Amino acid sequence: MTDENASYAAVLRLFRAQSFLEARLGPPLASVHGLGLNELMLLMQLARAPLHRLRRVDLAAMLNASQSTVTRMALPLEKTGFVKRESDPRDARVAYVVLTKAGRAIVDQAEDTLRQMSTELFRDRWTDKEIAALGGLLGRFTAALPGEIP
Amino acid sequence: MTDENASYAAVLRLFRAQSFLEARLGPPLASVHGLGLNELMLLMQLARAPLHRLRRVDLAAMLNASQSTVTRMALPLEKTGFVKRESDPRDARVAYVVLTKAGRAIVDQAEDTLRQMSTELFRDRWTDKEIAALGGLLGRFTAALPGEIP
DNA sequence: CGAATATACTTGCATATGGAAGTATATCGG
DNA sequence: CCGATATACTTCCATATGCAAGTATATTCG
Repeated sequence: MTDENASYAAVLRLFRAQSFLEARLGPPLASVHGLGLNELMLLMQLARAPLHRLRRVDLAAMLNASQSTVTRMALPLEKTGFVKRESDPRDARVAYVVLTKAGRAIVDQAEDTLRQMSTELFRDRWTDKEIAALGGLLGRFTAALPGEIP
Repeated sequence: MTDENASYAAVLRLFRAQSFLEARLGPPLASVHGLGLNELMLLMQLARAPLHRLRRVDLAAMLNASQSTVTRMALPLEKTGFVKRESDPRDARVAYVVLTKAGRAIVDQAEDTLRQMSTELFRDRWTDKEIAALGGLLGRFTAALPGEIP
């Protein structure tokens, strides 16, 4: 197998692994916490942001989503009270998305669930070394991206 | 970092890497070949299937998608002539999706493009060993799934 | 200062997708 | 053989998403 094919194979497998994980983890997470995976990712970005708040445009970059997607994802989260809107006194164009107390609580709970499910996924077929190696290699992709989760 | 957190970190990074790759590779692929990534994945499954054909239900399992999604993805592909519909003489419920000559051609071209873009992604920041390691580890996920791409 | 440009966000439109219900066919158990 | 159940597919409805256009505000440059 040439280098080119190795890169290609890695990309294809990443796509497959992702669609599997989404199908495997998404529905249980939603049924337990009422949160989609993408909604959780949004809330997690807020949870680790300074002041628990981010501009929509920055959130979009962190989530690899469009601005309109962020605008509309924020609506139901506001309804349920997990985030609230805040304006910037120095720039009237900006509408921050701010994590509320309730939002912080649901993130913690949902992250616990996702952590458990992740552990379960690897249990019995992976060594600690392999898991760490996979995380490390994937980190080489994500390290350069905005919104890295430490 | 505990084992649990290592699994979780790997899963989170996989999500992030995937959304990045989709944003990075999808649009160029679509503009060059007029094919979305998911459409290409569907055609690739057909390209490697016996007789270049698959039942919709099997295609859905391979793509981690619902049956209705496959039904509707096939429609524009039929319009453009990349696939055609075929029935099973022994089971009238089945409607095969069959790759056409034109479909085979577009898969080859689009795969070439994706291969090049994948290579470009890793160039200059990854060693051959790292790429192979990443592909190998991801393969531990995907190996057990239906529709593994060899 | 003021016009041109850039930025942040929202909205309209088109596409993509899942789940549930509906239809047709096949298989199973008595 | 026949009713009950299972399977394959499609369609309906609701949600999710991107892009382009629209609105409001900021910044830049002459």
